[in-house]
Amino acid sequence: MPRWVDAREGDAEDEDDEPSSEDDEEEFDMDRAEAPAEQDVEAEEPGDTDERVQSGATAGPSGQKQKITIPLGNRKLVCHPCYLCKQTGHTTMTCPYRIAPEHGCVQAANLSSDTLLATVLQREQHGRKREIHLEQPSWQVDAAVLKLHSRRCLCLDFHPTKDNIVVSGDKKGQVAVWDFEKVHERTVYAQMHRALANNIKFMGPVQDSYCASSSADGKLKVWDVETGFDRELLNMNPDGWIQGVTDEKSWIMLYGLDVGVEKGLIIVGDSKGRLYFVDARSDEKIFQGQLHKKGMKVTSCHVNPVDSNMLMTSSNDWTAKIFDIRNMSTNVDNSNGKGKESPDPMQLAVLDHPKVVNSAYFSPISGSKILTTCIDNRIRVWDYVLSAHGPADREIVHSHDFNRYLTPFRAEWDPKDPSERTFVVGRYISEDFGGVALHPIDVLDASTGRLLSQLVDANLSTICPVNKPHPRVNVIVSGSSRSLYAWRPVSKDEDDPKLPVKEAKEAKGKGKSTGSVPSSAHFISFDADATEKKKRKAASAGAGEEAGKSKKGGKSKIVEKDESDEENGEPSSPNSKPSKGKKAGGKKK
DNA sequence: AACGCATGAAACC
DNA sequence: TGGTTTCCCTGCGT
Repeated sequence: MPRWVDAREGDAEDEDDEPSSEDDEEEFDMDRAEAPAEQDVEAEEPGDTDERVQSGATAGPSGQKQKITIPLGNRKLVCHPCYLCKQTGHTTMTCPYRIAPEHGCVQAANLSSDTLLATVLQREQHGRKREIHLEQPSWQVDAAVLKLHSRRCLCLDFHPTKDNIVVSGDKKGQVAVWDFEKVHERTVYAQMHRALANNIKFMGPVQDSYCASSSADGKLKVWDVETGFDRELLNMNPDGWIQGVTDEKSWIMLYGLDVGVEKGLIIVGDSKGRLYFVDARSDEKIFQGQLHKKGMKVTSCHVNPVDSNMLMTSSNDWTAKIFDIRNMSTNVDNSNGKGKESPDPMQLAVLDHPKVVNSAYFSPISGSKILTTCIDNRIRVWDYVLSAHGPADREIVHSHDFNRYLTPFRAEWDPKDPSERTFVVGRYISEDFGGVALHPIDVLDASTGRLLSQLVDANLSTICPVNKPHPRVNVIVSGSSRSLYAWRPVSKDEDDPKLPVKEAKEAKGKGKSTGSVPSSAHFISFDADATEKKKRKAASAGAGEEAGKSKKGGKSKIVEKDESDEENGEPSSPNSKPSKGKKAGGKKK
């Protein structure tokens, strides 16, 4: 029986942006085809029409986005590739990969030359039906905190000991701590970072209230979720933050992050293909190396859960790599002077991909499988680390397109599945659920590619790129846009309720029926922006107090870190604003 | 309701 | 090699 909090009346419309009902997955863009010719010519480079006709037809399997333009006298017929598999010749709706029961999952042709394995493979593929079927419950949103962040959410992590605590980071560098059990209890540290908080990782059960976070402001911080107090472990841009130059060549951003709890090591990658090890006890940098292509982001890091010497990284350079940490410790700071990078002598394997790799993770229990998410709309599975030098054992075609406005999708293992098959990933492409276009979160079987469950809620119409199954309890938390959602299985006895979409919303005049999609109403609304604006107004009026107030007796805090705190030891940045109040009160509207 | 904007990979020149 | 253009089922704010 979920505890729930009334959503604010006025909030109903907030999360609903009239999902564009144009579900036309047409490859033939009639609008364009029928538009006056001049318009088309304007839109398309007249010169390359011919080229496209020729080259478009040969769209390779590697997922090239190519468009075929067919001139029809005055007009042109534009043929988009399938949004899902990126090939031409069919629509997304009729994509063979979409229709296939197992997501077009491709078994590797050359799994092994081993006869026994080949036999097993043969049996698995063509013999009796797969014996083990993973069961998945149906899920529903049990709790949500809307507009927790002021910008889109980029990352999540679960508290190592407190089951109901999750932290998240957003595009503006805010970090938040949310109790999805108590639903309205959350804390926002509004200025933990000054740019994208790309990754957050808890430091492990011993220092269980501490998180490490890596950010595009070039800083690696460790901070206390209870107090927000932080210490800076790395600052890649010691000259400070200058507005407007963040994406200049010289600016270094930190991305992929993992904490090797066993070794007391924080591992972080930057935007230049470099990797840093920081000793979690001394806070000292003990290694730096150019392990990926220069100038390319290191998008993820993961320490093998069983063999803590094994590290996997993924990168914009179209690879994931596996390293032996033991070979790294000597090589401190060699690339400090000029760009002479040591060509990774410690590299164990390179997992080539046809596009940018968003993430690469070892399986959570045995550490022997590998799951990568690549923006070619394919999720790849290696069943054994030892086969990582070869092609993936499976490629699962799945829509998680790169989109510049979205946080990159990452397929995440479910650490609770002892068979290490279940993983979760958000879906980019929308599907029609009783007249409403929703973007489900998919639960998939890594061994078969089978879709085990898809999570949808009528109140959640935005894309959910950030999703994580809880390591201990049956919860999946999703970050979508500025909000967080906690999903739980629908309990059978509670057979409930298909709670209709909020009446407030219907009364609102939209009257949009959500058809068959139920929506649980366990929402709490929270508008961080409104709070900030209010606070600012209050501050400018000269009164910064009024702390820690909230509606309905729930606790909520917005903690504005004192800027002077943040600039600690840093030469003043040109645009540093006068410091604000230390702890201005968050307040519910 | 109709925009404008932030923003990133990759193809193209 | 670097600057420019394209992609064109985002989400939010004005």
